[in-house]
Amino acid sequence: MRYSKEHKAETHARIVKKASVRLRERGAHGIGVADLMKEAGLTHGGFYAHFDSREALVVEAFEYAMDRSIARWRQQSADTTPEERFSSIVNAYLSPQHRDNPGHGCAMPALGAEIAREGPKTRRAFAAKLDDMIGLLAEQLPGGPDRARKQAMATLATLMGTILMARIAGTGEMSDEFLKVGRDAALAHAMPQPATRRTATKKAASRAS
Amino acid sequence: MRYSKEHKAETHARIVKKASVRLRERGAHGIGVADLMKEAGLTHGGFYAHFDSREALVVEAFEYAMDRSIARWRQQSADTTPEERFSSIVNAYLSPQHRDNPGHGCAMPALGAEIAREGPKTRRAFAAKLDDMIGLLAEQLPGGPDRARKQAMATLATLMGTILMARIAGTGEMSDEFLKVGRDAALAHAMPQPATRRTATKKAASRAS
DNA sequence: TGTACATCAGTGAACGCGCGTTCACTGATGTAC
DNA sequence: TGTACATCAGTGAACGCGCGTTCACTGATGTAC
Repeated sequence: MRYSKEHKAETHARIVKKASVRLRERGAHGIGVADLMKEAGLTHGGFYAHFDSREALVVEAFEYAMDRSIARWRQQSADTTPEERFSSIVNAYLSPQHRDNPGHGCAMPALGAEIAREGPKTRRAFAAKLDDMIGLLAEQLPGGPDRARKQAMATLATLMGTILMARIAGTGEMSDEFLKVGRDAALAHAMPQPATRRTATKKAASRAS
Repeated sequence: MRYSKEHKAETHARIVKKASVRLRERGAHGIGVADLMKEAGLTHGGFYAHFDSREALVVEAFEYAMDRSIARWRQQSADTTPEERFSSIVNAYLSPQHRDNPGHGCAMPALGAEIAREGPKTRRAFAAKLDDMIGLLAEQLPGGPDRARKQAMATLATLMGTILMARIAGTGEMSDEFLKVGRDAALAHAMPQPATRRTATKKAASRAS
């Protein structure tokens, strides 16, 4: 062999990684085989030594992006005290940095609509990863597992919807406002007692800004 | 002229209408000029008598879809008593019918990510329409205009995020669960008193199902 | 009222570019002897 | 230890299809006289 054993796997991973960034930045139709290989420092002809088709790469890159998002959340949880975990995830998710860097951010708001258009098989694979995210978030929420799961689902929807809206709004005042109200709404989900919700939400919001 | 004065405008409108459905169903890259003209009962060559380019049609169809969504909300408001307006909008938005018919539904969850990738000019046009939606929803919410606006923004993010998640999840149990928790979370935004929020939310949720 | 001409939405063949895919080839390294 | 051969990731030219766009043409109707 021309290259060491790990070489092919490394090249493969490099292509997938680059693709997952471009995918989130430009969508499933925004990446071309030739451009992608060039970015990975290769020529387009070698592509088919790694993937059956362009479509196969897209699916792999989709999955990689999701796995990275989940891994990041886990890491963030491990790096934070239990009390701060939920708010730290929410604040990082609804930060201007995340809004402005879709290429390295969560795959759901960037690619969710395109995933929803895929066939049942692909969609199921993503629903499974979505389920992982729900579980991870539910762990940080008060109440029984059933209530925590429901709150986690509502929070996820709010987080992803907020980032989507904030990106449409751009980077102006309205966009920042979306991030802010999204944070408030999401953090309210973590409050166990409705009676204390109002003040607790305000405290959490001021910590976030 | 071969055709009456209104004829061209009617044809133009028919193409835009068909395109806006296909756009929401398949995304901005999912529609071809030839297919589209065929659906409108024409041949592809005539396309350029109506539009400067494929891109120009896409923008027009985007806008048409947004305008229709807003018009539908207005109509729904007009058809409902003031007390029921908010919940009627939320329940219609987070219904299985809406989830399963993206082609005739809200443009934001279907095309938001693609709009976010457009240039500032296009994005501003959509942000303006988003602002209309916020205003319309805020009218149905309690509290001062500032608080109502913030709640409307949070609600919109939750609605759109929920539909997106529900579509990824497909049509199974998890998808229905998303719609349900999304409704609960959105309806909670309409409750003026935090202290009464819990019971009020439950009442609203049972009304929705 | 009738006739000649102008208009222009729509037709369908053709063009050409981009892009996914194929393929014969390269050349460095691993393996067999 | 050295030599011949096999392997295979990567190269770059070429292919071919789809699709956006162009263009010469049609033919029904409006307008001018």
